[in-house]
Amino acid sequence: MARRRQAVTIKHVAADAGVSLQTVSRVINNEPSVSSDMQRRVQASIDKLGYVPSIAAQRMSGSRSYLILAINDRDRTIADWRARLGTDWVDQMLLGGMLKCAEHGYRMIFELVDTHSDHVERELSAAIAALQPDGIILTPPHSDNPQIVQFLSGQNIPFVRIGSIQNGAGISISMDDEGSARTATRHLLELGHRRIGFIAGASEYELSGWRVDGWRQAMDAAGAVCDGLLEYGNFSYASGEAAARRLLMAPERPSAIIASNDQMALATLEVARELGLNVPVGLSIISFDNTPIVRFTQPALTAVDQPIAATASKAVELIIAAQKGDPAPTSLTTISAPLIERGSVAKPSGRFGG
Amino acid sequence: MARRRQAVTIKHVAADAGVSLQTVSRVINNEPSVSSDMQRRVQASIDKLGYVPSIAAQRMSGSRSYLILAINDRDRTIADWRARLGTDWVDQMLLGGMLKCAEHGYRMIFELVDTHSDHVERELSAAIAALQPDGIILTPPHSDNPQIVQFLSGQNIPFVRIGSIQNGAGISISMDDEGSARTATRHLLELGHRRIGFIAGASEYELSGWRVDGWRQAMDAAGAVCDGLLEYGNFSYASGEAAARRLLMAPERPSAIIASNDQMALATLEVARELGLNVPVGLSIISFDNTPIVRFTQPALTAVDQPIAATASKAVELIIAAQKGDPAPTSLTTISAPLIERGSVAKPSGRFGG
DNA sequence: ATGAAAGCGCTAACAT
DNA sequence: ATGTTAGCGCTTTCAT
Repeated sequence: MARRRQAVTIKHVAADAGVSLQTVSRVINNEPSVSSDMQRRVQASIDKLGYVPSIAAQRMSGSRSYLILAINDRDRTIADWRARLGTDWVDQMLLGGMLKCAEHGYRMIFELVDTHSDHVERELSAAIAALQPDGIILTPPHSDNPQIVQFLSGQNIPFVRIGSIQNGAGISISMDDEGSARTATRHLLELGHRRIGFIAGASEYELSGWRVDGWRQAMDAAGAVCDGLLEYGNFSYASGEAAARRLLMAPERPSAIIASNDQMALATLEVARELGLNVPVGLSIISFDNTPIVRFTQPALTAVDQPIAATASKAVELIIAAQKGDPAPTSLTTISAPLIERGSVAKPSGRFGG
Repeated sequence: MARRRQAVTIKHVAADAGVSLQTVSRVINNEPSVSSDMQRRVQASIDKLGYVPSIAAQRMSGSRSYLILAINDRDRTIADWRARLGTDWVDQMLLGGMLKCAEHGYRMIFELVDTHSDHVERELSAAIAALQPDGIILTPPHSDNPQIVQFLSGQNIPFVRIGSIQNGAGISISMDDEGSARTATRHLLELGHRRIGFIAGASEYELSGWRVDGWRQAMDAAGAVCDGLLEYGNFSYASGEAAARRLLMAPERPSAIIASNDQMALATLEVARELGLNVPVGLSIISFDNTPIVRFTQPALTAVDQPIAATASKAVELIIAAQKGDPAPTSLTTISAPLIERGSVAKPSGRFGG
C-alpha cells in the first residue's frame, strides 16, 4: 500500500480562505475569539473542500483524541457471544454509547480486558498508550475492581464506573439495583406472596449484594421472613438450576422466586417444570436483565430491565463534560430500572400463599 | 483536563537503551536490519519501561493507523438494537473481527452509515479523514452499493465486501447464499417435499436474489415446479406474514416454506398457527440467519446459519494481508453456511406430500 | 547495521 | 481578533 496522506489538511483550508492555520484551528474548535465574518469565510472553505480534521493530528498536538474506550470483561463477553443466547448487553451499550458519542463528534472503541489476570494494569496502560482515549467506561465487574480503579485514578483520564456505587475514584453510575430489587419484591408482596425466594448473583459483582439488600428490605418492611429463602448463584444457568432446586425442594417452598439474572430465571423455570409446578399459578418468577430471551419463554418472564443504553449514553455525557473541565457530579447518578410485567407472575395459590 | 502527554515515548526507550530513535522504531516494527544483540537490548528497555507506541504518532508519520473500520447500515442496525429481538449480527461481527484484529495489534472501529442518503460519500470520507483506517469492512447492503464501492476504490484503502460477489472493486467474501439455499431445498426434497415455497428477501440485497437462485436450481434439478411458490418479502416480520399468507392460502399450498431470514420465518410460523397448521407435521419451515431467537420458538426452527464471525475474521485477515502488500485473492472467498437442523422440518404428510 | 534530519497535521503558547 | 513559532511521537528519507 502506498503511503497515504491526508487528502485535505488545515493548510489547504488556510490557503483557500487566505488566513493563518491558527484561525482555521479556532474555527474547527468553535473558539469564541473569531469574528463572525472570519468564521463564515473559513467555514465556507471547509465545506467547499470537504475538510475533516485528522484525530491523529489533533491528539498529537496535545488536544483531544475524540475517542472513548468502553471496556468489558473479556471472558464473559466472549462466552456470551459464542453461546448465542441473545444476550444484548454489548448491543445496548453501543446503542446508547455510540450514538451519544456521534452526537459530539466522538467515537467509541470497544475493548475486552481480563479482570482476573495479574496484568490488568499492563493491558489497560497499553490500550491507553496506544489510543490516548479522552475517557474510559468501565462495566461490571471491572467497575468494582480496586486494582483498575486505582490505576485509572492515577492516569488523569476521566472514567465512569457503570453499575457501581461511589466508593473510590471515578464517576459512578448506578442502575438502582437495590431499588429495583425492592420494587420487584414489593410487587410480589402486594399480590399476596409472603414466601419470596431470592437467587443472588456472583459475589464478584457488588451489585449482587445490593439486589439482595433490596429484597431483604422489602421483606423486612412487610414483616415477611427471609430465612431459608436466599440462595447463591453466580449468574450461570447451572448455578441457577442448583439454587432453584434447593429453594423448591425445601419443605416449605417459596410461592415466588426472584433471580438475579435471566439465565438463572430460565433455569428456575425449567426446574419448576420438572417439579410439575405451573408458572405462574404454582410459582411466580421475576428475573433481572430483561434480555431478549425472556420474551420467548412459556410464559414470558416478568423482568427488571437493565437500562444499559441509557446508562452508556449518560456515561458518555459525563465523560465529555469532564473533558471540558466541568466538575464531576457530586452525587451518585442513578438510572432507574423499570419492572417489565409479563406472564410469569400471578397471585399465590395454595397453602403457601397470602 | 490537563494536557496529557505520552507517559513513555520512543525517546525514553532510546535513552534507556542508549541507541537512536530510529533503532527503536526498527525494533518496534520488526524490521530485519537490526542485529539480534541490538534487538534484544532495545526489547529489554521496551519491556522494562512498558512502552507502547502511540497509534496517533504512527499514523501521523505516514505509517499505519492499526484501525479497521467496520461499517454497517445505520437504520437497520439501530432498529435491531431497539427492537431487542436477539439479533446478534453485530456481536458476531465483533466476535470474529475484533478478536482477529487483536491478534495482529489492530483495533476494529464500528461505524454506522446511511445507505440511502445522497451524502454517503461525505459520511465515508469524513470517517476516513478522521480515522485514517488501514482498511474497511462493508456489510450488506453497503457491500453492493455501487456508489460506496466506487468511492472506496478511489481511496487507496483496502476494503472487503461481505456477502457480496466479485462485481467491481474491493475484495469480496460470500457466505454462499446460493449454495446454502440449494442445500436447504434439497434437504426438503429428500424428505419427500415437492411443493416448497420460498419467501425472498429485500431486493436491495443482492444476496436475496442468490438465495432464490439456489432454491430454483434445486427445484429444477429435482423436476419440481416453482410456479406460484415464490413470494417476495423485505426481511421484515410484516412482509413475511403477508408472503406466508399468500403462500398458505393459495389453493395448492406448499408443504414446506423456506424464508430468507428469521423474522419472516417467525411470521410464517405464526401464520401457520393461525391457519391451524401444525409445524412440522402440516408444514415444514426453514429459515435463514439462525439468530438466537429461532431456538426458542415452538418448535425450534431448522435454519441456515450465517457464519458472520468466521466471515468477519476472514475479512480482517484479508485486509491485513492487503496492507502488507500481499496480492488480493484472485478467486472469490466463500465461507460456507451450514444448515442447522431443529424441529421445524419433517416429512410431508397429506395430499400435497411426496 | 545504525544514526541524523526533516516532516506528518494540528494546537498551545506567545506574540501583535 | 489574528498571526507566528515550536513541538507532540513517530517514521521516512538520506547519510554513514
